[in-house]
Amino acid sequence: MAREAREEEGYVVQRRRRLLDVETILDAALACIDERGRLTMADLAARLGASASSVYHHVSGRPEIVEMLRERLVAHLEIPPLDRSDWGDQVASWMRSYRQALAEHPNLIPLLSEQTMTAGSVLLGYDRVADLLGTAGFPEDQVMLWVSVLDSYALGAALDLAAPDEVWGAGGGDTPALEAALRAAPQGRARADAAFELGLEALLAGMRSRLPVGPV
Amino acid sequence: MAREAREEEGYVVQRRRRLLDVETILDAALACIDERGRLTMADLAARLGASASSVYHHVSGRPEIVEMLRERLVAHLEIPPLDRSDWGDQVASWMRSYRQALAEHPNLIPLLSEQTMTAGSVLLGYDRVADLLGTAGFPEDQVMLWVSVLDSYALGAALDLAAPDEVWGAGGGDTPALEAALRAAPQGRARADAAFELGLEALLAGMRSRLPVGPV
DNA sequence: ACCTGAACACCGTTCAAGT
DNA sequence: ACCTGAACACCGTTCAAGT
Repeated sequence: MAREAREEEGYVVQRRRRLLDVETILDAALACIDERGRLTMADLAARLGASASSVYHHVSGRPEIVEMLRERLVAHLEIPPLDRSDWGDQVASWMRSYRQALAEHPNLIPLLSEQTMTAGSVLLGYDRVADLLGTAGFPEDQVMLWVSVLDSYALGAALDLAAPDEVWGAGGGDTPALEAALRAAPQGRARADAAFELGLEALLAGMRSRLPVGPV
Repeated sequence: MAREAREEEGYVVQRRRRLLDVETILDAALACIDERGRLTMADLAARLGASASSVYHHVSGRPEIVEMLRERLVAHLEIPPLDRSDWGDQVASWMRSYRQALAEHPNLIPLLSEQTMTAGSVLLGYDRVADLLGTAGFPEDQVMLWVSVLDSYALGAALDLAAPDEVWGAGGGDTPALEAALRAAPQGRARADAAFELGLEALLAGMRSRLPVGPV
């Protein structure tokens, strides 16, 4: 295997198939991150069955791999459809898909937030959001502020996803109200999901109440 | 200098003053981070005028230094005073002081978010917030969710502070609404500050509107 | 064109040896 | 008790040499 026969000028040429390409490198890199929570070139090369130096014939280095993972992650986001439905619903579904994409690879989040998270298709999405907010009636000089607010909330919620479960319980007895609240709430991922939805609704409700004119 | 005279049993003993201690190590580490945006043991040792290995007689290693910087940062936070003023005002001022503390060392934020950010005095603050929210009338099983929401927003806003200015302008012509919004808004740090306040108000307004009974 | 091993500079950390 | 230089294991990256 790992060979292909190619007919050329009447000769049958046995040629070694390329061992590596960018897509398989990215797949293996994501596997490293998902399974071990970090990305080293040695681990990556081992998974690929190649040497670490081989990788450099296809990508410029580790930073570019992380960048490409960001692009790939973010390329699958559904851009808000810009239809005639409620602007808040459209913003909410965009926020959900953004967070959902991050949620599928929580170990990737710390690597992505080494650089800025806001690039590529995320920018396209926020362009639509800016459009929606302007059309909805927000003052021109406020639109960018609301976009920043939504971005902050989405990133913070993503970090919340990547954080371990027990962080809130570390008070050791001197945080009684927090511990009681913790016991009464859903646990782990279910809490992160419920909190995200609750906060998103509150944020959009607060935005709506600040609209100069009422919604159509 | 760097010497002290100590009288002991009638003899005057010239003794070298301890070259290093935890506080000076933390000061130098913060200087590394503020000035270069990263923390290496070599850079740290150079600033201290000592060898890298000396540092290990006072701290267990680099991770503990970062942990101690987190504790020091967060130790200066004003815990909400639990007075009879409006719960929203108290939560808002706590959120502001949290973000303000992070804003003073933006380069520290990525290092802190390698681990979870929520520990120490931050937990104490959220214990007060949980108390406030319960007293304000939020259902017991929602209190922890709102705490998570506030935490997400504070962390996201902190990441927004650490991010460079030009991220939103990278659309290159195919994000016209975003670019128009960007031009109409305040720039840089002023935008981050205005966005944080606007979003915080909206979030608290949305929370208020979800209170089962009206505020006292 | 693609892959490799060896080498390099740079990390954090350890430790035997000094005072 | 505190500090040091040398050494170590482990990073990402480069490059001359192979096919």
